[in-house]
Amino acid sequence: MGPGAPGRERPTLESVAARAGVSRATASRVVNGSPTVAPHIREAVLRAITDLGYVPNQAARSLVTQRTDSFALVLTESAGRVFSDDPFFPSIVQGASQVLDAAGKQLVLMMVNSGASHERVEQYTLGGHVDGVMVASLHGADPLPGTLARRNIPVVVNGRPLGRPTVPYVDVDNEDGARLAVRHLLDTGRRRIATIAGPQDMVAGIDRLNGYRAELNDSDRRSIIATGDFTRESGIAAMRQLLADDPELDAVFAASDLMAAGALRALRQAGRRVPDDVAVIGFDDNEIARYTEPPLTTVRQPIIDLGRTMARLLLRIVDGGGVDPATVLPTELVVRESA
Amino acid sequence: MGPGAPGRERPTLESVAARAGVSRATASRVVNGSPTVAPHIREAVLRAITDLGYVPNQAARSLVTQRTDSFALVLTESAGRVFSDDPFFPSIVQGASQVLDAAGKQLVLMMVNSGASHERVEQYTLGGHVDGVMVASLHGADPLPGTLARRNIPVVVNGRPLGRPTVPYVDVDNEDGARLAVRHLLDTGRRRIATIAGPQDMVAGIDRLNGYRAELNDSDRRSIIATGDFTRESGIAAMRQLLADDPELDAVFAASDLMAAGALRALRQAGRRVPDDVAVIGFDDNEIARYTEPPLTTVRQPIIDLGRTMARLLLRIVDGGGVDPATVLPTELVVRESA
DNA sequence: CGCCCCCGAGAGAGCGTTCCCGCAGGTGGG
DNA sequence: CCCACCTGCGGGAACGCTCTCTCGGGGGCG
Repeated sequence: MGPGAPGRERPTLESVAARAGVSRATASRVVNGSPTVAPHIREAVLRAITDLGYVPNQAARSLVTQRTDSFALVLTESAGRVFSDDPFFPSIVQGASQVLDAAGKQLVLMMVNSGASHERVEQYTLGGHVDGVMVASLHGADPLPGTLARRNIPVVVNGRPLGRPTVPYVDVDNEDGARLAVRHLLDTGRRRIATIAGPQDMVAGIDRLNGYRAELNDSDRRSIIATGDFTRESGIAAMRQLLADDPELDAVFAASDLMAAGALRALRQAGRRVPDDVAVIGFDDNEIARYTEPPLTTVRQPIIDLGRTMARLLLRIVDGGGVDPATVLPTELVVRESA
Repeated sequence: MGPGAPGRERPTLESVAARAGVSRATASRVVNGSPTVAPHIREAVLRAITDLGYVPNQAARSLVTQRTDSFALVLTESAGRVFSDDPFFPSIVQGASQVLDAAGKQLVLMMVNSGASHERVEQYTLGGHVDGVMVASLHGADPLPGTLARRNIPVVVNGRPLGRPTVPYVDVDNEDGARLAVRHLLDTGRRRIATIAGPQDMVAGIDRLNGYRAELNDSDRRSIIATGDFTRESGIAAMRQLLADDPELDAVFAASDLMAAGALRALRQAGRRVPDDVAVIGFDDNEIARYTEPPLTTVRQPIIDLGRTMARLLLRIVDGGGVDPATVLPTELVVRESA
């Protein structure tokens, strides 16, 4: 759209004012709903606006107001993974979108893939494109939140950071979720309960393993641990290893539904029946949990709610309100057929 | 961030220029990489920039340049559905993101849920927030593309519109995909081939049914049709009806993987073995197609590529280049175990 | 040795909006 | 009946940047 672009010029507030026979200031008042405008003048301006098809220039507006009424949701994971099997990011998007929509704000979704895009996201968010930023990261070591906070840009992150928290965060109660799962297994008479843990450089992986350990400790049972990376394939491998380590195990708690699905497959291949021989519990309550054979008992984390909460916090910060440095949302056991 | 916000002021180009001992114009030249700046001056300015932590104010910049270097991807579907079982939207996002990333442009994702948000999207895109818009819609009757085109805002849509196309569109070859599926069934000796069609108010639904009919016609076979709405549940219902209509059928082509998954379930409940008694082919090549029992033979549509293509077209339009009014991407049969 | 050209840098005019003032006219109270 | 106050509108500056125009100076060529 260079200067030589075809078609008529975009109408400006000036032209609206001229057509309505008022000053630019008054036209602006009408656009922004100021009450101190006489009804007949308001009418005239509104008519001029529809006649010309006027739409305010956001750049000019935010140049002076210092606001954009839009908020970024930064997803720090390659786009490929962001929207793959795992509905984690999509659900956060959905939740944040709901809240911002209701508040008349715009959600701007950004993905960080490469190093280059990392820099561009920084430029974008620091460049005044948005009034605040939500950072949804799977790994805790992202420098972005700190950078933004240092520039006084409102920031909220998901997941307890690995180090000392520098910005408000929202997380689900991973540890309690794991405890719920293990307790259910114990309550239903399981004796040798193994776990397929998540990556131990991610808080979610760490906390879920801690919950598993804690609950087993409370009932004096031994832990049997293999580690995966949250994917289905890693679940298959981990399950095989667990079976090799302890052929007598009668239950397994996987730190993700995908790994649980992998475990189901490995168990079937090994000739074990689920839940008769081995009970399986997953974590996440993915879509996939309902379609496995048998359907997965799993720990549901309220991810949509997590997105909603992040957005709400952000709005409150922007409004100058104080917010808790940490918000933890409860998890819940969904009992299906696998345990 | 009102005027009373805490923390230091944002550095401006003016302050950078002052610190480097040059004029604002020269500082601007350095920021924008103009070649006509003496090396030692460039050095001084760059040093001032890092010292002050200067980041250009995008609003001010785009106010004068009339560009924002960002592009909107509008998803016209409720956020709930946008990121549900179906990876359609996620894949488009992924593809578009790749291309725009590479071009140094920013992707702005917007979702249209309610009528109110529809209006906000219009305001946003017309308000000069973006240089161009991709509209990804499942239904053909969206007024947004037309509105944008009328305002000379570059637009690309996905899917052939139901009416007369007014803006360039990108689609996958739904009809040919359906033909591929039916041909495969014929080639493997199936005689009575039914279909679970998609909604007939969506182009994808229409085209896939057309392909099915055309291919059957070519070999003088009768068509057996039930209709669903692309969901799993509707697939179950449609399959039951098909079995009632023609108990002798030996194959079914479903216009979506989810409906095919539903068909699998209905067939199992009816005591038919897949693929021994009845062959099943889906459409989409969803994630889910690999996890069904048995894994689905299906028609893969290159959705990521579709997203890429939309973005590429948009960039070309913005650059003033001409583009084809229609681009159709090929589909491909993925043979697994269900047929 | 002189002229012209070109390269590098500065001055200044906008871009479209908001918002602070200032002013006019009308209203109520003293 | 006059003055103070309030309500409603207009003028103008400012937001931070880009870009054109202009100008000065140095080097090359005649």
